[in-house]
Amino acid sequence: MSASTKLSTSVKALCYLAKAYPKPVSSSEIAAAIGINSSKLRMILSMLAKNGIVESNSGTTGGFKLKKQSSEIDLQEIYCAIEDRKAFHLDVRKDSIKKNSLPEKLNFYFLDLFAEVQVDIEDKMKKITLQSIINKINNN
Amino acid sequence: MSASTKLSTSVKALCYLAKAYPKPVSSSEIAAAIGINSSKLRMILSMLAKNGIVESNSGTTGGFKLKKQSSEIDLQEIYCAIEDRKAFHLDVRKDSIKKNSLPEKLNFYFLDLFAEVQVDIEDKMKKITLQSIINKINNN
DNA sequence: TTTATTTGTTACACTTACTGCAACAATTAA
DNA sequence: TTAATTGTTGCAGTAAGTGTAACAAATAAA
Repeated sequence: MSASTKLSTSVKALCYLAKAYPKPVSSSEIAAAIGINSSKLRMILSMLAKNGIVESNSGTTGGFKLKKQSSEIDLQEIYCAIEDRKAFHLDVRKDSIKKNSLPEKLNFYFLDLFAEVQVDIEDKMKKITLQSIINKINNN
Repeated sequence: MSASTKLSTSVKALCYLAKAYPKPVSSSEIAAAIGINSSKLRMILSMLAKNGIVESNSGTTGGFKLKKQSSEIDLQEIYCAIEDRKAFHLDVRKDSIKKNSLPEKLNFYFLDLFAEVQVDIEDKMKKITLQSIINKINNN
């Protein structure tokens, strides 16, 4: 599952939880609603739980619910919760090049450039809250 | 080979060609210099040739050379030449969702958002010329 | 205590994609 | 005719992704 797919899946689940709040919802109910396997969804939700975005409880009356207000949850923190690698990670070839060679210098150049792009994207995502997405969707 | 690796490989090769200009250079010479298999490099260079960035010639005195001034070549056109998919393509899950459902609306939302991000990145890359990279590298 | 439900995690078979390299026809100049 | 080079295809080996099942641990209800 690609990072971008995981991100959109997460937002789908979180929107569902926002609507159901404060009632807890099971992974299988959400999974059926958004069209994904419940095991896979639980993997994502457990990461969101570890990062304090949702709350999870086992047992008969258990399930998931939002732990923060939807206006306090932004895309960047969702992304960081579900992905170890830096946002929209880009890589360069590291091996088979000599020290201080032009190829090596270019590797550093691109690492810097990609890091910059990454920061731009993260800044953009920080400005987008779950609530703003819900509002936008409802007005269409 | 990831898109970002292809991009940095391309720039390494183009820098090498800029330095050698106007002498044509064989793929195996470039490949040895930047640490990549010559077959693979030829695949990349042939795409750059199809897009008018380099010139290629078969035969004994053949090889590759730049077809445009390095100040006239920008990262975005290099990227487009080597990659069919849109720059830094991001995808969303399309199947198993109902028409006009919230998940479907969110898919459209993310397609738009990712397209926006893509435009931002492309704009940034358009401003970076091969010559500006060479200048930067030489001053380090 | 027992039962039912749910999370969190692991495992696994299956498929797909990637990788590095070799090979070779086509082209071209010597 | 020969040698060098591009452009492209193929291929074996490896890695990564996918979808699903399974099950222990936790928890509440019966």
